[in-house]
Amino acid sequence: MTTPSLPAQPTVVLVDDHAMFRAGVRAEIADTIDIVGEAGSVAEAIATIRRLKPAVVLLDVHLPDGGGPAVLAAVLDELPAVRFLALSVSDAAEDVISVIRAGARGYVTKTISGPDLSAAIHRVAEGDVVFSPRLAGFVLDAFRDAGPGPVAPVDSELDQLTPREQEVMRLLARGYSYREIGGELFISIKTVETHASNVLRKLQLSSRHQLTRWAADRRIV
Amino acid sequence: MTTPSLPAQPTVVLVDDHAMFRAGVRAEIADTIDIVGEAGSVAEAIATIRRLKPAVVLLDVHLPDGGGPAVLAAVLDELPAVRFLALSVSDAAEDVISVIRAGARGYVTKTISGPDLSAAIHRVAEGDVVFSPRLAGFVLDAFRDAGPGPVAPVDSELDQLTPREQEVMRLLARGYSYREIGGELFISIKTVETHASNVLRKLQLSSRHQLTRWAADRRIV
DNA sequence: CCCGGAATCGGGGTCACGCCCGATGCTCCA
DNA sequence: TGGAGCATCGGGCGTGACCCCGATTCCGGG
Repeated sequence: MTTPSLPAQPTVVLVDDHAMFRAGVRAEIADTIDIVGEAGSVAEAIATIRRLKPAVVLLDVHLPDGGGPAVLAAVLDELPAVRFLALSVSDAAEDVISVIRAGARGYVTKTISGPDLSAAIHRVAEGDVVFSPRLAGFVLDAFRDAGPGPVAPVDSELDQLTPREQEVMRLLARGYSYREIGGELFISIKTVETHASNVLRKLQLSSRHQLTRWAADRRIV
Repeated sequence: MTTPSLPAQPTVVLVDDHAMFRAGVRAEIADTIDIVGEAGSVAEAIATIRRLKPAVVLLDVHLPDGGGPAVLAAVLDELPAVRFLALSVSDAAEDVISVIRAGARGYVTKTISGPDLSAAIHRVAEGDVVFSPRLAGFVLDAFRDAGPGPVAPVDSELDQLTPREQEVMRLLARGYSYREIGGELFISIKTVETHASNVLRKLQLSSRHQLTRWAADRRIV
């Protein structure tokens, strides 16, 4: 489906909110990559990609107004031929997973050298999936956990809780006292106690602090 | 005390762990700034600054092995003529405060434009203090809280705690109960209570959860 | 129509938490 | 020889957290 077949210089749009970083990337890879456009925000990126239809988008994960995933969500279905390579300072598992799930074809950190980045862009343009060695483990783990995956995102644990219990759970995890939660939800302390007790029992936890960690691990807070 | 008096191009050493970002900065400001050296790590930065004695050091706040403050701590007393301008992606108050307390003469975010950065470097070289407008509030607040402040640099907050109190603090922040801490440190619950009470009072906190957040913000846990 | 789940409260209790006193022994230093 | 700082304990007290019991109301379904 890719229009040409020559391994020539792929066209690239560069998305990063720091103009100075874009200048650095341009200086490093311009000799082997054809940078046809740049963008510094989510809206600008979407418009630029639609207009230029590049072979590859170099996409910063952390952007105002939704970050890289927001760009991907807006453009991916519309332009399936465009490949996205995430480029981020972060090597945190959640950043990697979020942008890969959103549809990126690769993820490299900004510590990468110019030649390596050029090579990665060429590979993504040709259909390969590219990851920094350090990140391979994250990706494998994530997809192993997600299983061969039906569509089920499964919050089987969260679904055990009634709506009201989930509400109380979130406030508990943030460290609110029973009194504060009662004030927030316009119910009495005793009701909060009941919900809290149910939450802890259903989640097989025994203290508020364990709940905090539980919620943090699942990014509920 | 500054050696020359000409407002010529100040000599600058550029410290950032991303070579690509350094390349971008260089491309943007090389016409009005004399970049005499670069470094990508704390150790390299210290050596380079000692060797080149630049007028200004452009210093990334987030570096492996201690970050910008570690560089400042090592070089500031030794080379008081060198001015440091912090350059960071972060506009978090704690980052600003930590590096300013460590001795930086200014703080700008990486969203700054090339010409603005050039101007900021010139101003710092001439002895001015430079802050991005958004950060002025943080700095003013911090120095208002800290009072007219003597020379006191350092982690004034952590240093208020005795060694034993710091030990207890870390366990408290992790959610250990007083009984568990006592078991861990081979002391009685009452002693743990004393230390815990001292910790909370010295840090001006009132609950274990606030301490958890306090420690998390400072990456102590 | 009655049964069960959900949500709302209450009384009672145990224990941890945080704070207020006090006391002892130790080391370091003027 | 003091005194200051640190670490170690104790009693007591008020409050919150968490659990056990029970109770009521509402609503939807067999």
